[in-house]
Amino acid sequence: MKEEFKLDNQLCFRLYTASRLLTQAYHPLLSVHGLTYPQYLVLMVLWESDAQPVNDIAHKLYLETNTVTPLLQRMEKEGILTRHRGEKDARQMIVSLTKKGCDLQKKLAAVPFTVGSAVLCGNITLETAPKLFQMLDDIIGNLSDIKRCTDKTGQSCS
Amino acid sequence: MKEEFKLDNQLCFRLYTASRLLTQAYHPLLSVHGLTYPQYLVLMVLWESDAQPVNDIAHKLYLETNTVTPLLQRMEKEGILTRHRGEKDARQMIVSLTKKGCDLQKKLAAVPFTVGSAVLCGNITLETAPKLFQMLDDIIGNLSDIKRCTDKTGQSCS
DNA sequence: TAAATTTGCATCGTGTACGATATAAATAGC
DNA sequence: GCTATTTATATCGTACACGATGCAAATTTA
Repeated sequence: MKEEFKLDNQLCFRLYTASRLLTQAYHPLLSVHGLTYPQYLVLMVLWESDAQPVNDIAHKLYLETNTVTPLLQRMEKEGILTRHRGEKDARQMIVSLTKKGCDLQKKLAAVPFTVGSAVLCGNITLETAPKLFQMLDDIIGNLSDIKRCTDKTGQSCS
Repeated sequence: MKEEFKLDNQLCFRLYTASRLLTQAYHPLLSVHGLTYPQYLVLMVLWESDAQPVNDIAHKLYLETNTVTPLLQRMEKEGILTRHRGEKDARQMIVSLTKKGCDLQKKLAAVPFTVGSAVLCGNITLETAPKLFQMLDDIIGNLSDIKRCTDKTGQSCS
């Protein structure tokens, strides 16, 4: 098998594994507060800007609404956020943080530090990390472009 | 928030997103053969070396057996592989490819090429990709070390 | 403005992931 | 040789992911 044909194994499996292991590293830090990693992502989106429709949250996380909706419903049941119909557009469901959801920001302040220090190693340093981020951003940008394109037409757009 | 504290957002969310989007890129190529991406990973392990116990497959994929077992059961039901008790060790479940499982290797020969060419873009080239692989390997190695350590003791080992 | 289309969200079904737990076979210690 | 522990796998419960589909509100179009 030619080298370039192994690119997918080289890349996709590594991304898949690294993602799972890093999410597992978050688990003990988040579960004590009754949170999962995707729920933590939702909180970061809402801490950045409260009271957003489901669609905006989903887009920022590159997720579909059929993934985000049940996730938000669970968080609503936990009293972390509320969901109300939009006033301008009755189709929209506006998601807002409760006091409990806001307070979690302080309680989770140590999480990024803890996980960050666990990641730093070997070739991953504060100096080299930006290069890694840029390459991952390229992959994400490229694949989300391809996806958006095929979603519309059902065909390739190249 | 200090820069290094944002390392987790910078990294984990990117890995999570890139992994999901790349897996989605495999979907149309695999689903026509009734496969999922994790099932494709199992096939690659068995194509490399047939007739392995569940544990070996799980270790090579950095997965737990409680994830791999149902996955293998579904693949057995599809006639892709068989599962038999080990002769030396009756606890082991030896997983072997059927003819259908072997034949899939040829049918899926174009998959790595197709996905690989979809990934190549911007900063991701045949030249820069090895650097990315090395950084991901560092992350995986580091996190799996941490995990193995905490699994044993229930405490940090640093 | 009435009909057709689009948009925002939700429900459903299937397949992972994974922590917790169960069970039987193998091994260790005495 | 017999109990205690470890090991290999499996089961269970919960929470994503996501394709497929449904539905009502908004928008476009005729």
